[in-house]
Amino acid sequence: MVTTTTAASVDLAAARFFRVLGDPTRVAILQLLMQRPHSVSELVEATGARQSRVSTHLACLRWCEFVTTERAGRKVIYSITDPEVGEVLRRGMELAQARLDHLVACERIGPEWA
Amino acid sequence: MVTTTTAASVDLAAARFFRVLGDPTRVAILQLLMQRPHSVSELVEATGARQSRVSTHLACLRWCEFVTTERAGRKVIYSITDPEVGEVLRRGMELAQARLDHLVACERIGPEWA
DNA sequence: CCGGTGCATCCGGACAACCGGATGGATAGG
DNA sequence: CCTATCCATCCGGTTGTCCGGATGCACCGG
Repeated sequence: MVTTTTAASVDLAAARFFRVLGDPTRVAILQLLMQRPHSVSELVEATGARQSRVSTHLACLRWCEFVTTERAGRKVIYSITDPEVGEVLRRGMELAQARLDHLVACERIGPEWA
Repeated sequence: MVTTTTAASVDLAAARFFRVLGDPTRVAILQLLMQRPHSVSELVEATGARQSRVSTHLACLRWCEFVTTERAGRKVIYSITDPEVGEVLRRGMELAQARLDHLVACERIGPEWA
């Protein structure tokens, strides 16, 4: 069957999908955008991250089409593209909160867990 | 408010949560376990990954309590701990599939996108 | 008791992702 | 125009994560 190649591709795509959500700064950004559209400077202000960092993360989210942009004068306004993605994020955050202690304690994904 | 500290922690926990899901091998493993419990050797067989790799990934999933183990003779049987996690995985895979081309093309999360 | 199977962990080594700081382009205001 | 603001991207360096191969322990069958 033709789906043989696809099976691995789907795993790969899924992994990339979740990896995009696997950064605290991007989580914070997406959370803010779920409330309402924000300009870059607002996101910098709200997250406390450097401007270059925020822009890079936004480029990542833009590329993956998690967010869309719109120019407004000197500012660029970012919005969530698909509410579905936000929904998965929300569900994940709930589950993460339940396991908060474990996950935060899990410093590394490689060796060196207790 | 007291939630100030927590806000960042939640982002961190969520990021770790999703990062665990952000590896193709772990996605494949979890998918198999969502169907039914598997022994390590079965997972090695099914995924095509090396045994040491599979065991390491399982250690990660075990630590984060995504899976639980049960000894059966010389074998160790792994099962999904919480169906909720599997549900998030499933939803994510659907969304990833829709964006498959984009996500697979996105070789890197850092710079160097087209 | 001994050999064999099944699994977990250790050991470098390689690369991807993250970061801060600096540079450069676009836009509006004086 | 000229300047200041806002944003995107580049650069060098650091760390985290993944990997294959090898070692060691637990358990079962003979």
